[in-house]
Amino acid sequence: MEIRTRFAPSPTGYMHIGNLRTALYEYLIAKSQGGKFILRIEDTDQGRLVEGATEIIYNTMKMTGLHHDEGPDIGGAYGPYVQSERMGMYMEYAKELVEKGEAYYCFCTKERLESLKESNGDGAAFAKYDRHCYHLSKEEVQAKLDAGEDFVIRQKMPDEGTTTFSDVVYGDITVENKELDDQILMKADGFPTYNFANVVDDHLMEITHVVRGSEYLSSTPKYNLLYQAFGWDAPVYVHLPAVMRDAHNKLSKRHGDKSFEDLVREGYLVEAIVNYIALLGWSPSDNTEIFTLKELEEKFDIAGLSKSPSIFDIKKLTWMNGEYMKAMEFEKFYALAESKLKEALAETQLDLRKIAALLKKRLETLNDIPHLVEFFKELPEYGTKLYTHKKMKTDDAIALSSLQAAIPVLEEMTEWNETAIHDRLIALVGELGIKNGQLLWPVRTALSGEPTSPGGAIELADILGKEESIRRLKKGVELLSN
RNA sequence: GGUCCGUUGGUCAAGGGGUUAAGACACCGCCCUUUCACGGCGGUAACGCGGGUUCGAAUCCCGCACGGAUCACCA
Repeated sequence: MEIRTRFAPSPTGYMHIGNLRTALYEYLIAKSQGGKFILRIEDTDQGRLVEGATEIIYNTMKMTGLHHDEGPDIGGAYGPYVQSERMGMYMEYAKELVEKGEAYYCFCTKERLESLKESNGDGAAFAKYDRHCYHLSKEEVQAKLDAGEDFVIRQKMPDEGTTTFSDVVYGDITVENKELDDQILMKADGFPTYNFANVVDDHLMEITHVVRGSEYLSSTPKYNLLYQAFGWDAPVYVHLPAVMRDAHNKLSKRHGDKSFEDLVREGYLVEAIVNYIALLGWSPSDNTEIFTLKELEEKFDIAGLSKSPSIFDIKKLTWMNGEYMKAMEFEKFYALAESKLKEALAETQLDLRKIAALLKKRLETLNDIPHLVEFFKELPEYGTKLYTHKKMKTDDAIALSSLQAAIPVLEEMTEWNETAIHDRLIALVGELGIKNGQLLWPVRTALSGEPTSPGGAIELADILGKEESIRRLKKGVELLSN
């Protein structure tokens, strides 16, 4: 049997990291076994409708490479794939259940339901419906229907016994049927409840593996009973532990946690994000950590899914992002970095490719670029204490003499490139009888004005050019002479 | 409160009766070095608690504790 999984997001206007991970696993479960991955948009929550939100979903699927085989934008044999366009079809399924005696009409008012909860006592929010309307005769029901009374349709749960379902990650779970409430299938407005629509849609779309967050674990017995009531085969359930912000809270956009778009905007690579979240709740049988989507499709095994929640650790994502940039082809990296470099170094004639090459193996995120290259454009104000470096065995006096010796030597140079600068400066070290660091640290410091820089004295001098380098060295002498 | 689920270093995690309890991130140290990095080497650091079963338990069983989820005419 062909595996079919679906990703069923609500168009909220952004892609939640937890949802993206669910989509990834759904995609991988299908693709690792040659199955189909379906996109279904659940847009029935009119109150939360956001302009352009479905575009964000399509766009995310494209960017991440989680290509769906069927969906609203590309069609398929099981449409429509937008839930709001399916609204007409649920009532007949609900009525079918009423016919079978698996569901019943309920005319209870909200007030009555409220008072039921109060009288239920125990101080808890829990109140099982008392089946008041279940006992109505056919005639009574028909009379109320004819009179145009508002109604809902409720599922009739078994009175006794237990329901057991098997979850791929959590194993067999059994609950007492008497714990189950007669849940509403069709609301008074004629629309289905989420749970009901889900079961019907998943069945009609022939979804074989229902993959979703573990918060659905407790409602799964009801789902299972619904499938049974219809006489349909229940899908394989794969419940996923939550992705947390800390030990107590799930990741949440409302609490300031970053969405997928936020991370991209902050300079994280799409591939790194996908790679990282694959590892939040899943691990491969070998020890590898870095893999492409294609490799994941091959490696992915449902058995590697874990039961306990995992905390999203941006530090590890950041590390992984750096790994991706180091491993990337230079031209691809340059294409990503170019606009930020141009913006940061506008009005300079600097060789951006040389700077990019230095940056490539030192960057953590693309957004670090402007800050790291600022000094190329303009030498920052700095204090002479930068010249004192214990490990380099330098202090103000050594720095001053080193810079004073370096300036005339560099001024004489006719050829200006890394090799030439390197050879000349190293020769100068020999002439002065000092250590490499005693010359190169002061030069590097004078060129950058920063305690750290993406490259050493020679690389910086080469990039800045002869004239500007000498100007900066003189500036250093001036500072040190005061 | 009822029900369900979970619990290995700070974080992600492997391990499912016998292990010096992997590996990665982070942190610290050393080496390399022309800065910062990269790279190399090393270090600190974990089986929630209590019972049982067993020659032997992180692993199996039972309690407990703690954490989470759920209990809508929301999705």
